Amino acid sequence: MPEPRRITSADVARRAGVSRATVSYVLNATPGQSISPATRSRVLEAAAGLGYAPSAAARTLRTGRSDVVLCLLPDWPIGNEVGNLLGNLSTELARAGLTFVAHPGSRADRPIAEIWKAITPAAVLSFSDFSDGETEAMRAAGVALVVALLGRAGRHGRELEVPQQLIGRRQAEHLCGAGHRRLGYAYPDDPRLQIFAEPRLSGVRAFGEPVVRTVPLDAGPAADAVARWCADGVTGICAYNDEVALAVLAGARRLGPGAPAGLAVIGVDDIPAARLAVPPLTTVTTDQRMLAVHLATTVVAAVGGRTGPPLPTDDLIRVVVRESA
Amino acid sequence: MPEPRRITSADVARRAGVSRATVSYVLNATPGQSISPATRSRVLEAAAGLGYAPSAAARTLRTGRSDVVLCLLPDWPIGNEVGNLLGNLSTELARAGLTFVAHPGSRADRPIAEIWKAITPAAVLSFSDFSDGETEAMRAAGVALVVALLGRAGRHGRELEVPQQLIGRRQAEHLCGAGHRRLGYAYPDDPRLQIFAEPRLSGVRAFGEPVVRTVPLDAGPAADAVARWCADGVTGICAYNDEVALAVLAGARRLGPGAPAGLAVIGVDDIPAARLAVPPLTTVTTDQRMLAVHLATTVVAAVGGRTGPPLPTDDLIRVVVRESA
DNA sequence: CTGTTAGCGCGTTCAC
DNA sequence: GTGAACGCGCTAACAG
Repeated sequence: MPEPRRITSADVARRAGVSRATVSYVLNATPGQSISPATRSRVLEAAAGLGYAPSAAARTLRTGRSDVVLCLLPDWPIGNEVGNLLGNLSTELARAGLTFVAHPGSRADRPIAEIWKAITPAAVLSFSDFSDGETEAMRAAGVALVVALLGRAGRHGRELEVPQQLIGRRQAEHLCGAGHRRLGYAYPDDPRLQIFAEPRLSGVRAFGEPVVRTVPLDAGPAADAVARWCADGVTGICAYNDEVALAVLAGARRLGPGAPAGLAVIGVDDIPAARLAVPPLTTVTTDQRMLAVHLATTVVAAVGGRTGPPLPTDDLIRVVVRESA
Repeated sequence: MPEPRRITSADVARRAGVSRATVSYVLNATPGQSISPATRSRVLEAAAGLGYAPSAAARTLRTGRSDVVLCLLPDWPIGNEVGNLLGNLSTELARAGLTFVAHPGSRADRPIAEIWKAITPAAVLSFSDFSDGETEAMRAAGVALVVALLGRAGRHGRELEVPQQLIGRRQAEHLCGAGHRRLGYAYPDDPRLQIFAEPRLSGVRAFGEPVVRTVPLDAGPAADAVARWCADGVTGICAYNDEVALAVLAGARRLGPGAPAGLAVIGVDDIPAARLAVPPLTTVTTDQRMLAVHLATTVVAAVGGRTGPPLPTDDLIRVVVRESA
């Protein structure tokens, strides 16, 4: 088989009877270059005719930056909602000509630098924080945007904080609105989730100090926790997420029909299992689509050297009312 | 700020007092080149001292292939298990010096060619099938391995079929072993899942033709389905996955304590909500770790121009027995 | 053996 | 609108 040579800009130039420089100018619509409409269309035609596609590698080598946006995934289990967010983000970035990819796997496996050096991304997103050294290294390497989706607000002045506090606030607001005075907070068992759990809990605190208890994803231990909450006079539980909420529900059930009659539970995420729970779970959801659009806008702006708009926090988070609260 | 110039192999060469070629030979341990231990260590030292890291872009440009393995995610919602698989895969590939990234988002957003052209991957994995044209284009572009994790077996002779049939088989086996004679199959509502559902269903068929019914993730419609199954004399249900199983359970519950007393239900995936369900859900899980190791081995082999070992199917799929079946 | 020279891969961009 | 150099690593051909 006759090794099917790549089509390069030189081929296009030859076919159009111009120089490679001209091809580049036309195809990139380089500002400050005047190319006659005639030449212009000859080039365009030649490129289309040959099925020319520029080499991403060569372009990256030259410009020092690819059109890939890299997202570093956290090492804790990602669920449906995150998957959803990534999908939307990908779609939005594609609209701007950027290719979105995600890298799963903990930093433990491989130093984070190895990852972005292999990609030469235009921007890097991460769920957890970067160290200052890492941020600096990436910036120096020409990465336009480096943001943590979580982490201390305003750390680098460019955080894209998903307002986790708002989630907790909405939960507590709903429960208090339903007349609950003493709240409990069902904290996740997995320590890796702390980065999400803390801000959510602090949101709940805006409505009074809740009784915090760690609830494993297991009916037995969850029952203990529920029993103690009841003894504390707690009547409403804000759970870290739907799974923890499901555990609380399972725990209450195990206690028998006695105590937990009036126990209200509210989760986060609205996973499919939530509506199928016993009783159907009231929960709080984030509009992943809206969030994705905002993230994409910010990334695109940053890659272009500009600053994005602030996150519109209204309407972003909604309560889905079902029977558990 | 004095633009922090990149460190190149030329810098290393200068510092070590050798040519760039020598640097390359030493750093890549190029076979068939004999470099004296003295020179060798001088180069290594210089490289380390300068913190030299080769430019991935330049290397990709030259060799026509990066060390990135691209995985095209399906457009249907990915859950925890897939996330898990990707994480494990990433870890395993890292061990071989390959960088794993996933691209979410449907092919509708952007032709698949745009994606891999932006990455120049060493290998491409996909959940759904590639068209012959796509496969051919990638091969021609130098992508070493192109596989579909699903799709018609043996299509390109290199499928990495996750044995979905085996999953259905295990489900039916468990139910039949418990004495159930007439089985039902709870088919997912989302048409995008068909690619997974069909092989699973065919696995169930090995134990007799089940009564197939589509079950939406909603208690109401699910109750209808359950009622009709009961009327058919069905006593055991194999569900497409845990979520659908949860819906079946919710449907049965809605029917009241009458009919579904002896209805057995078995899911797939063992999501966290499964053990918290009412009753706790019996389900079938795949050893994602083992699967990841196998996929990684195959990819590494293919990138090296070799062929990987066959998938060990024993022990890969296990039944997690709880109370629902 | 040891190591060097030189040119390629391909798009971008400055100076004429 | 063009020529030429550049970004950076790889490797065939070649000299000591």
